[in-house]
Amino acid sequence: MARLSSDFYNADTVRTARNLLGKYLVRVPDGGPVLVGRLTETEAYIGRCDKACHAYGYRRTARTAPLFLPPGHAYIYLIYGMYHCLNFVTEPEGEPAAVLVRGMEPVSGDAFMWRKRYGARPDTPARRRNFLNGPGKICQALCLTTAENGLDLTGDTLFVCDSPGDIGLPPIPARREIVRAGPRIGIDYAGEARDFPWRFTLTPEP
DNA sequence: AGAACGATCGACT
DNA sequence: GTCGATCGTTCTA
Repeated sequence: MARLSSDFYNADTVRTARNLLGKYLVRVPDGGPVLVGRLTETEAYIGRCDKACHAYGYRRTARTAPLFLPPGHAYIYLIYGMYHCLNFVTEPEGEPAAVLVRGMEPVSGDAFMWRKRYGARPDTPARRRNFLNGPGKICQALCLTTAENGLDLTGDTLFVCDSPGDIGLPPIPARREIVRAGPRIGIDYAGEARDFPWRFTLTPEP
């Protein structure tokens, strides 16, 4: 199956965060169906120069070790004791940097993902709106925990591809959309990096 | 050994 | 808008 190669991730992190918008994240959980989402929100984190990055100043610890893997690996960590965040490692090996996945729209495996997010609770407009619009929600829906930390994104259980056809799904009609850049969420502690416009969203054209 | 904190979420006023 | 949950990581000593 066609998927983005490590070359795609071996690139400038901010550009890669933008380039990931509209692409298809594919996850095959153990014993589960193929889960697919179209990426709509990402953020860039760069250890070399970004106080918000866990590997700021090339800080290398047990937690940040995956950020030093070659580009095209997953960096997944526990946040606030209860949620997980998924990142794609970017830049040439040795430059610790990654793109955080913050939002996507469901494409395939909706029922499975819904059960992971909400159990048996009924479908409501509010739950529909808040289905996959946050990093913790995405990991919950995709069965991603620290057990998947360090996964190779050229493998078969977690990867990104350009179009639904790459994984045997019907095409999705094009819509008019715009990319917006803005400051990242939840990093007010990060000094000047707080204002870096490294958050990207894909939204319907007004 | 102990303490502080966090790239969040959902419930609630 | 506010607030608490919950625990691994990190730093200090």
